[in-house]
Amino acid sequence: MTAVTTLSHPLPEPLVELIAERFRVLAEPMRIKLLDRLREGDATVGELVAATSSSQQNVSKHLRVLLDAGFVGRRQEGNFAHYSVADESVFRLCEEVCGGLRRQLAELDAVIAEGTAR
Amino acid sequence: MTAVTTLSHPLPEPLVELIAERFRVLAEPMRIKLLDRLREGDATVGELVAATSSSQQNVSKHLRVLLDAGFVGRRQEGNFAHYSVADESVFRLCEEVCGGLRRQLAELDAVIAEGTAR
DNA sequence: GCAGTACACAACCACACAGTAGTGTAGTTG
DNA sequence: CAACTACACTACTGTGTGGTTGTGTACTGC
Repeated sequence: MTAVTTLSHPLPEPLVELIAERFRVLAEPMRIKLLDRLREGDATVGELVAATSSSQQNVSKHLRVLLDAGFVGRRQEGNFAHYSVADESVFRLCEEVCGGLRRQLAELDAVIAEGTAR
Repeated sequence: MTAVTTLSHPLPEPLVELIAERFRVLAEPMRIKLLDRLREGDATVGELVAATSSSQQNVSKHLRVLLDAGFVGRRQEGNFAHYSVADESVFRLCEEVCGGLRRQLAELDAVIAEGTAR
């Protein structure tokens, strides 16, 4: 498998929608937090509520979105629902984003340095 | 440079916001289309309007969002504003997303195959 | 100067969605 | 069965924003 599959040009409309939809799922701090916690390992809804300091209803709702998007998996065990990361690529996405943020910060830093050095 | 920088746990709140904000910029089909077109090379607003079949005002607005996020750069030349991709990582992000989509499709395919084979 | 072109900004509307409150539903315990 | 726990679903509200319309601004050519 090629590490980077070249995408067609122009991207067909439905694919564009799918891509945007997927980004939209990740465009929410609460959901990033949930994924961040799940990085440590599986967790029940209660544990995720504790980790995010949010309401149970809210956590449950966002978990549903992540589940529908296929980013997480769900396993029922008695009264408890255990959630886990189902698509490790989300972490690569976050790292790539953070890389972009770092690059921007570096550029800003360079500009400031140039501005103050003279 | 390490290919993958391990992120801290848990992610600090401001970083979570920044990550989500960055995903939010990409969570819009129109902006994906604009970036897709810019992949071919620089383009004026007029060219981008033609490529997206949208209004000039709308394209201009979305370009502003992409510019503020640092995904694209702007160069004025007479009456024309030339936009270009400033952060190539967006394409890796899109490819990663597409990879996730493909994986999901494959899983669905497997389920369907199993369901119809018996 | 005047007209025309290329782009950006502001105001508006309509829709989507995050968060909350309340309720429903399994499963467990006594 | 009754009470409790853990979680999901529904309805509602406020906020944010995508798209459109209208206008402003800067540059070009006559």
